[in-house]
Amino acid sequence: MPSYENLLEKCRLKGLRKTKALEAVLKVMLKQEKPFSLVELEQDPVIKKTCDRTTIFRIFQRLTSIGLLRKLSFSDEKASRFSFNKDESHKEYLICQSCSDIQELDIGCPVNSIEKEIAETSGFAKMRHDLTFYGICKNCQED
Amino acid sequence: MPSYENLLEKCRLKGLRKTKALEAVLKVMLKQEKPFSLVELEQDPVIKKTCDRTTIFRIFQRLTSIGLLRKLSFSDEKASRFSFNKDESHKEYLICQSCSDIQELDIGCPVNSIEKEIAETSGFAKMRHDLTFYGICKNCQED
DNA sequence: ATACCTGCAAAGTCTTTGCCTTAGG
DNA sequence: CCTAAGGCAAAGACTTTGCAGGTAT
Repeated sequence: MPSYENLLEKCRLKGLRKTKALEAVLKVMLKQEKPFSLVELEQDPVIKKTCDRTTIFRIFQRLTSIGLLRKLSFSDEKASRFSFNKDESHKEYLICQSCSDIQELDIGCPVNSIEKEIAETSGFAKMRHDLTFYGICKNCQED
Repeated sequence: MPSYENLLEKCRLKGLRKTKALEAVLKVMLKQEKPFSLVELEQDPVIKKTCDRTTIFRIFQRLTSIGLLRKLSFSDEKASRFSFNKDESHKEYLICQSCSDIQELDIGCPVNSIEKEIAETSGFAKMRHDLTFYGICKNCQED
């Protein structure tokens, strides 16, 4: 996990100004254990009194465009989620379709070699992929 | 690709009534080469004069709940797409991020064995997964 | 006849923009 | 000072629901 100072430094290098809102958003993002939605951040008390929804939205835009965040969308969730773009490689997630809990998987991505093949066959460039697993977690199976 | 009669028969077996709207939606869905959105179907002239958006929406709901359609969501597209749920296994897609063209991939899914491992490790049941590839297609690379 | 289906209108959710004000460098 | 950033209000896109009237079985 990156440090607050590290994140702020990266923002500064990309020309972002150091504002109350940016500081608050960075701090609260760091507390999140899972990919977070705009509304989730907005509900945090620190954010609540520091900035409004539009500001968070635009900070997400900026952080995504400078490569600090990655935008994610999961099946059957309307709202987008964001997560830190720690290394350039993508992440896999495992989601419970009953309680909506999300965990990041720590598997070496098994799809990279297939991706290379598809790129060659199709002529596509700048390939990337999303791989997400869904199921019912242990807790929810008991109900 | 299923036949119109076959689809209609499946609907009847599940208790759906044979209505003008259902017939039109089935026919127009069969013409689609890619996963389709509600708005795409709505724009088809046959649909346009037969039923309105709400009706299409509810037919999609019914067809999805009886397992005839599958709901898909792709990163950076707001609207959901649907495709025929031909066999029970999922499909992989390759999407151009420039022109938004979608093609279905005909690869044996490479993730099934990993899925089994994840199920065992996590205790998750009813596992499934989505795998989608993104890139820039040949045509769009020339621009 | 009765349950299902349709159409219209309207509300809900999430996202995005315009515009004026504020404040960072 | 100059320009990026913030706040508020409102619009946009997509989805979803309520209800009254129509239709398949």
